[in-house]
Amino acid sequence: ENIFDRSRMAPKTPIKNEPVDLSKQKGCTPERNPITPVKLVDRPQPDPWTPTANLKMLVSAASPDMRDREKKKELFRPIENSEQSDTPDSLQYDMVDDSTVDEFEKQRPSRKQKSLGLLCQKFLARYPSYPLSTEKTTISLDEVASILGVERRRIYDIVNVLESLHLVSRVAKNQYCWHGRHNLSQTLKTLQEAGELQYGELMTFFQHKEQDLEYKLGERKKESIPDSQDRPLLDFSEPDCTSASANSRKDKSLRIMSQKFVMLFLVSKTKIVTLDIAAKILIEETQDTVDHSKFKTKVRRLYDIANVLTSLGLIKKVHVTEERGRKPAFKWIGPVEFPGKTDEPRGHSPTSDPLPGPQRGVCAPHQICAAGKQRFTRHASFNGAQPSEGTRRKVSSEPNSPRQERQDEYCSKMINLAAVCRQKIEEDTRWVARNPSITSPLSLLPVPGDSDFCVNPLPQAVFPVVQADVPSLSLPNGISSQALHPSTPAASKTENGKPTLLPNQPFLCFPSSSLFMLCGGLQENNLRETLPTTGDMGNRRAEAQAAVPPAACQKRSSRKCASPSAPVDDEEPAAKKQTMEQSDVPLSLVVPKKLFESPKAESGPGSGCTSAEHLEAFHLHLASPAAPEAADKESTKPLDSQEQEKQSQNKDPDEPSLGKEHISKENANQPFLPQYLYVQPTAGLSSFNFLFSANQAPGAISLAASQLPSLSVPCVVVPSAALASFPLVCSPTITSPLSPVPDGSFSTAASMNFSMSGLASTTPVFIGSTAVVTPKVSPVPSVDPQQPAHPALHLSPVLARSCGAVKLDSPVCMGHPVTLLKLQQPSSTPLTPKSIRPARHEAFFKTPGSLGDPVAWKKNEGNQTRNASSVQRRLEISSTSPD
DNA sequence: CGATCCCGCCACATT
DNA sequence: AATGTGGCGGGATCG
Repeated sequence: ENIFDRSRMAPKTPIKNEPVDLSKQKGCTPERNPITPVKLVDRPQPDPWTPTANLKMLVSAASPDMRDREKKKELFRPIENSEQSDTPDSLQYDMVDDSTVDEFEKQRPSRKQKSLGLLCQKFLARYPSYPLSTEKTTISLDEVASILGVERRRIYDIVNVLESLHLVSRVAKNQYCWHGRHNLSQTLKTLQEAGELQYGELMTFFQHKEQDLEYKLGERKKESIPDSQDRPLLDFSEPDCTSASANSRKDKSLRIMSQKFVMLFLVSKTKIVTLDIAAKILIEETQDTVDHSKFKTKVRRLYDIANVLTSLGLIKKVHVTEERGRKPAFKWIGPVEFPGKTDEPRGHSPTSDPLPGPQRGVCAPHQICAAGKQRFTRHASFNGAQPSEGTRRKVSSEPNSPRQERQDEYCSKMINLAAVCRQKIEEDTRWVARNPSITSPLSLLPVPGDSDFCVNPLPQAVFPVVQADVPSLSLPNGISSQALHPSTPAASKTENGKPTLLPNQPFLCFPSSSLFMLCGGLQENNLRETLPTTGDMGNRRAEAQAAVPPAACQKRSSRKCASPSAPVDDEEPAAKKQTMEQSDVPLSLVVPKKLFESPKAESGPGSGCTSAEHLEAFHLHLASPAAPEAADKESTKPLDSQEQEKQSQNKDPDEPSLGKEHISKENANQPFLPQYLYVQPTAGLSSFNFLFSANQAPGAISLAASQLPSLSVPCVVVPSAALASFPLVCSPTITSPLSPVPDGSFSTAASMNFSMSGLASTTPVFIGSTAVVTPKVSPVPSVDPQQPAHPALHLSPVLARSCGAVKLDSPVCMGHPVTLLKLQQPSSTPLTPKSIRPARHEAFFKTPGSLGDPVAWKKNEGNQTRNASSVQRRLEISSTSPD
């Protein structure tokens, strides 16, 4: 037998493949020669020489029988040709059998033969699916690697995925313990539960989106959410525990990605997950920016994971045909129902707990727990890399970070979803755009990162014009430019309905408006802060959030509350119209009406601004981890009329536990609009332009919003989604500052979401504090036409009023230099320079004259006292710490 | 030409 | 410092 292998192998790939075969050979060679005849017989059976035969060979090799032999022989390893005698023989055989031609084939190992999937099969073949409990099988990476004839690196790829499903666990350096599939169902169940919490809404959203969209979404969310809320929380909490340990560091991707990937399947109704969607959803970080590369990398990893999962028989490759064509996807073919209880079993079963309770000492040693000291992180992160955040509700340990993380994750997810939605929209738009007559919706454009592929084409055409105008925008990187361009064109178009309107700027510009308020769904943010008190709440929140705006998309109705100069007005209408029109479709799909409505009702006061369309907008959960809390709070306030009073006045932070719950619910129902504040230099702030993403500093934002009105500064409210979509945000002002920023998010300008999220997740990004300010454009700051600013429900009525006058459809503010401030996350707070903040805040807030804001202010203060972090965040908003 | 994904450099972690 | 891990993405191969 060995000989066969050898012969095949040798010829094929002298390179590396041999090792395995060779190893056998070595040991056997001498012996084998005699045996040869026998082997000959065998050979024929396997289909000896054809290329496929090779594969078969490999597989067979992997088979149990082979394993044994191999095990014995393993030591030999792959020394090729070690014995010439053998080689010659083998060669001879080969020659004889196949003739030289065959040799070639054989030689060329063909990539498939080396595929990870095949390797994984071989790997799995070595171990029983359901090993006796008594026997513990330990796996030596080195040994396996040599046996299988691959570098260790590859084994890691396999083991990491297997570990994510608890089929194996790491025991020690270079040592893994084989658990088999005994606990697989439990693990899957756990993942499913966790997945519903994390992705349920999203998936639902997606699926529906494509189909029914709105309607279903609404229902779905409702249904799923409620259920999930209670339990999931628990699950999450568990993860947290793990996470805590996991936090340690890198546990990164593969393991987590694998789990998340599986979760997507388990949560998906269709059990089919598209590669690109999975990649987007899994890009936790949000980045966007140029993410094209990031996306590609993510996809590569998914292939790695998919190969292993395929080998496990859990998924299979399929193709999904969509409008644009066929997309690679995978279908879950594993178990769907998990009768067993995760909870109970977990304790016993070592492997079972994907989300091992923090303390489950119970876990079998070999399992995660066993790993214990070694690598908690890995195990811990059942949920995800960041699971830590979730640290159980009750577990206070590291409350902040964990929460944040969670939120971040959540946010990122949302963002991703939003991005995905946008892409679709973009796609739709694109073709529309193709027709010159038709203007593409601004929102769509950008997402360079997301769309990767699609977007590019359009932008160029448009760009030329825009760019010239935009000139100043130096988006940090090509990214910005790219992203912007596409968007800009669209924006310009949208605004005017015709590009011409804003020849210079792609985006709507507000003439001299000093401030723009962009409101997006901030929900998540708020939650977080409050969360600290209750982990549960956090979970719920997360759920709620997730449910809410799976994909934040653009919000059409952007409200401008600004004093925007006349130009604005002109533009606005057109922009609005277009945006509305264009955006509408996509938006409508995504957004559940409920969300919007409720907020409105509450916000009702917000007069014009609030009134309209904001509803439609998706709520991006961009909020950075820190932000989320704040946002939530804010959102809640606006959202819940009931609690609003308390919250609004007191601010959520103060009442985390209770408020949180409410909030979470509220949020779920009411998407927060990410809010962005854009302050023009004129505003009196010394040439500062601020763009605040709601996500980032929800609290701050909220405040700002409320305050703004008081300020009487013209504000533009842009739906978060819109913003996200717009590269504009990065607008010139931003760009400069951004450029420095490492975060890809910015670069991603194309997809605002990402950028936003990225910012949020990371430390607050401060984009050109002073921002360009002098924007030539200043006269006409552009705003994305499309997005209608969400009426910021949050905004005080006054604001609304003030703003009401101005609606910015376009979220993007190209013209002005704007500084973006990223709200730091609570944890991240350190980043922001506090010193600065105060002043700025004061400026912002002070200016305003008034309004009920005072309450908010107070709240803020209170928050500050409570949580420095929260406070900071808020402060940050105003001042943000530059990074 | 896009979809896959092997391969192995290299950074970071652990010993 | 050596060795273990594993992120990452260039670029080759497949379809």
